[in-house]
Amino acid sequence: MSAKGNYNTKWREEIMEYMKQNEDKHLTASSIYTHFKAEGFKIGMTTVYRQLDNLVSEGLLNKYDLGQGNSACYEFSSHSEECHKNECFHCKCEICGKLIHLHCNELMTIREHLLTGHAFVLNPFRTVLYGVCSECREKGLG
Amino acid sequence: MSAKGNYNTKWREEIMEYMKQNEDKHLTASSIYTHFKAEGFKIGMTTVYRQLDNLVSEGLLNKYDLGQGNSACYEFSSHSEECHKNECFHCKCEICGKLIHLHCNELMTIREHLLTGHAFVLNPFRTVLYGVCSECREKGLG
DNA sequence: TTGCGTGCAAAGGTTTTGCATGGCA
DNA sequence: TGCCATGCAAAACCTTTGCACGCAA
Repeated sequence: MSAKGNYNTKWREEIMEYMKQNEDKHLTASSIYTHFKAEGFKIGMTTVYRQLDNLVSEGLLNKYDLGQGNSACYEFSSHSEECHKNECFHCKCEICGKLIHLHCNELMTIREHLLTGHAFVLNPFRTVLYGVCSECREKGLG
Repeated sequence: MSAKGNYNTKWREEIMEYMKQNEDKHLTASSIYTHFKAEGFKIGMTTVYRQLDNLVSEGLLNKYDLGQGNSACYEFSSHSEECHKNECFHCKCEICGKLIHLHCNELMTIREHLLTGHAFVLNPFRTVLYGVCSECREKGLG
């Protein structure tokens, strides 16, 4: 039993529910907070961050760090749990924000190479490959 | 002629010189600021940020955004041309925060594979491979 | 002279922490 | 009951902005 996030509290449920309703969408802590406030709920920003962190730790949500000046994004994906176990990779399009889940053996060799060649244990759950997807490139946006 | 960064001012020269002395190293604005202060120079944080931004805009430095909680890193590289051709990767240790700069052919095949196999144009400036470095792993921290 | 460069202070935005209270098990 | 969860306020952190003065061209 881990010491955190094991209580089935109201906010754990509410936030998870809201994330599921927004499957595959990327929501910021702030937007989640605003949503509940707009619904008339009494919730603190702190709680949003702490619950999101818990859920990310448990592999129920994915977190994407978008760099300074931008809020981090959180996402529920039906792939989330799967990804947590299967060690898949994620590509995120910098233009349209689309998240691409890759279950590709060829990419899995990256992990092995980083380990054997560079003694680096990759964390595929946190690592996001940023770039431009084919659709945006065809539109000339990339 | 661009309107910014075209004056050959003291700090433009000093900062560029310092970056060249630290070729291929990843320095934060804060560490650069601290360096000059330690040398007894009178410089403002603002100036560091503004000059770094200028130099990045001109392509003389590379900037790496490592996400919230981490300062952005700036780097001078004589093979910045190489980097601009997307031929380098960055690994960041989640434990000690160390940034590792990789120029490894085997990793370059990832880029190729993402492009040909997934029609995804990787942006290595933004992409950071997270994990645990060998030193932290040996310490049992990972 | 013109207008960017500089430094200080203050603001901006995101995320974390301290602390007392509330709630789950 | 024991311990985590919550909410508020405040802090921490990185970065940007406003403003007056300084300096390059």
